[in-house]
Formats: sequence, structure tokens, C-alpha cells
Amino acid sequence: MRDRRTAILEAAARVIARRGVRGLRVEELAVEAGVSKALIYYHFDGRAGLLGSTLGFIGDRAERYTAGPSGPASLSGASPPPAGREELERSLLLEFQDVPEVRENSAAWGELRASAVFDPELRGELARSGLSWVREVADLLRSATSRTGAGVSGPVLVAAAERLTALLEGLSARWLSGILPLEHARALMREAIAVELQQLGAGVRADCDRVAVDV
Amino acid sequence: MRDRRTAILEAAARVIARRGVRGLRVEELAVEAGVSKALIYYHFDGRAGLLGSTLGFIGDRAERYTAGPSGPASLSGASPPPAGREELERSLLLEFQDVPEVRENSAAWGELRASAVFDPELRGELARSGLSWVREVADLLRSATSRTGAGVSGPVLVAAAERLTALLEGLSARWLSGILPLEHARALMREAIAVELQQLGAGVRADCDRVAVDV
DNA sequence: GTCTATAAAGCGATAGAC
DNA sequence: GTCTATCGCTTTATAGAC
Repeated sequence: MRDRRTAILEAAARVIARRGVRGLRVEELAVEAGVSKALIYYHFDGRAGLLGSTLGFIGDRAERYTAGPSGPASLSGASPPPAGREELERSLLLEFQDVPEVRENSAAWGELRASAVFDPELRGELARSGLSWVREVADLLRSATSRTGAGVSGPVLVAAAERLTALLEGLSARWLSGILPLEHARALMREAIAVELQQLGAGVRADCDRVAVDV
Repeated sequence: MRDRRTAILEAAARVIARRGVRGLRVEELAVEAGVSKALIYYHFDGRAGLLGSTLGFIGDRAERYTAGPSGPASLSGASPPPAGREELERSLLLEFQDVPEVRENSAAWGELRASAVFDPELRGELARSGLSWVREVADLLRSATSRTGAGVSGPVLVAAAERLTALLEGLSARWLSGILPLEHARALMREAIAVELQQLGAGVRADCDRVAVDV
């Protein structure tokens, strides 16, 4: 195991995912992390400081697994990144998996985002992580449209990225609160990607033709 | 002022919008409502019962201002509902206004949705309200596409409605947490509506042609 | 750095008078 | 129906030993 401080942050992410930010009790966190309560106060500046650090920790971790290799498959070779659209879909659908690490990160992230509405101290980190995420998705959109959609301007890509990331957060919230099945959320996300790409001029041309025929 | 019970619910919506569900203290609510703590326990079944009642109250209020007339302008006559697309935009952009009642409702709704992730008791009401909202938006989409997009199937409309409502929630969360300016949120929402409508075959035909020319 | 023990405060909930 | 007063548990936070 890594140093105690990191162990506490990992435990905090787990507890937040399970109980929410308001449900996080320093004592429960201590048990989860296998340390004493006092040690948490030694390493962090009270409960508030702990939450801030945890938000940063979760943001970093999310960037790591979003930007990283696409799992076991990537072991098979040092091939250059896959075609833009696949990479885009992979990246955005990554959040919709019922595996502990992902669910934990999504839940914790959603909690901290919701908490930021009432706690201005958390907004800085939230804005920072959000911005880099939007930029990343905008880049993926550019790659995905580089062949067919040449000449798409930056702001248009950024707007599409903002819509896709905001949609992802909305769908994620519904999934986590149990009112939207996982597969349904994935399907809606995939469709949204297709719609945005088509709008940017990278969609399957037939779709656009079909629509025209309907008229 | 109405009866005390209603006054307490109104105060609860205000406090939740200000402090969040997590931050709601019975004592603070008592001060806000101008009553004693004990009276709250007399009218509601503890804190949990109070939250449940408040969720219902907020849901009803949201339906009222979503389905209701479009403000002062509607005083001018008993004209039938406006063209589908305008009505759709009006309905979805209604949530993005920096007036107390709307902001309060949005914030409280977002809070209760976030709380439902960790409190299964809140999910029933959430699912009920969410479903009727999706249906309403799907109906508006049908109206907006009835001329040019004849023959669009129900499930396709529902999926588009689900994407738009989920996007709205995602954008709303960002607006309320102060990382997305109100006007930017409105613009993104409007664009999303345009993109979805075009996909459904109701968009300005020229857009699709333009894309085809780019190839 | 890490623990045990304890102080201090917060908060939900109730009793009982009016 | 509404209030004042208070109880009692929970939770944050710190003191001080090792």
C-alpha cells in the first residue's frame, strides 16, 4: 500500500461513493482507511480540507483512466491511437460501466459536483477539471471529423464537446440514482455522439440523405 | 400568507436551494419559516418525512410553471399553443432564468436528484416526475416535427426527449455550481434542440445540404 | 507520524405548558 | 396548533502520550 495520506484519499472516494459527501463521517472514513480519526486531522485541514483534496484526487484519477490505454486490448501492440470516432466513443462510454472503480469515480464526482453548488470552495477544482475534460473531448471530436468535416471551427467543436460532457453528467446522475438502466444510458450517449458527429459533417452520409428523402 | 404547513414547505424549498438537502437544518428552516422547531415536527414526520413532502411540493410547482402560460405575454389572448418548436424551446429554456423562483426550484430539484443516489426512498417520486417530464417533451417534439418529419416513431421521439432532458439537467448543474454562465447554458441548450430537431427531420433543410456540399 | 481518550459542538427529536 | 425548554445521541475536532 502507498503512503497513508493516499490511502486515506482512496478510502474517502470509496466512502463518498457509498454514502455521499454529506454522509461521509470522519470516523467511518478512519475505519475504511484503517487509520485513526486523529491521523486524518493530522494530514488534512479538517473535514473541509479533506473534501477539497479528495475532489482533486478524484479529478486526477478520472483523467488518468479517461486518457489511458483502452484496457487489456491495448497490450497487444504499440499501435497509434484508434480512429477518432472509436476513441471518442470509448472515452465517453467509459463512464458507463458497472465496475467498482468506475462507478465509484462517477458517484464521487457527481457528489462533489453537486456539493459545489453550495460550497464555493470546491468550484475552482471543479472548473479546472471540467475545462480540461471539455478540451480533451473537443480534440477527439476534431480527430473524428478531420477527414470529412474539414474546416470545422474551434468554437463549434468546443460547443459540441460541452454538450456531450454535460449530457454525460446528466445521464450519469440518472443512472446512479437508479432511474435509468445502464444499457439505456449507453445507448442514449452513443446516439448523441452520432447526432453531434453528423452535425459536424462526419456522420455516415446516408443518414443525411435518408432524411432528405423523407421530405 | 397561507397556512403554516405550506409556509414551511415554501421555506424548505428556499433553504434547500440555499444550503442543499445536505445543509438543511431543522432549526434554520424554523427561522426561515418563522415558526418553532417543534411545529415542524408536529406537521411532518421527522426530517425524512419533511424531505419527502418537500420533493412532492417542488415537483408540483415545477409542473405548474412548466405547463403553464408563458408569462405576461400570455395575458394578451386565449390563442392556441404556439408553434411546436417555439413551445419546445420555451419549455426547455424556462429552467435557465436567474429569477428566484426558478433558480430555487432548479437547485432544489438538482439536490433531491443527487440525494436520491444515496436515499432509495426518494427515487419513487423522482422517477414519477422524470417520466412525465420526458413524455411532455416527447409530445412537444412531435408537435415540432409534425409537418416536416411525418412518420417519426414514438421511441425515437422519446429517446430525443431523454437526451434533451438529461442534457438540461447536466447544464443546469453546471450553471448552478457557477462554472457555466447562464447565457452560455441557454445557447448550448438551444443548439441541442436545433440539432435534435434537424435529426428528426424538422430542421432547416439547408443545413443538411450545406454539410453535403462540404464533402 | 500515529495512537487513545476526551472535550466541544451540532443537531434531531420530544415533553409539557398554553 | 404553537411555543419554550431540554434531552441525548452523533460527529467534529483537539490534547497529549508514544
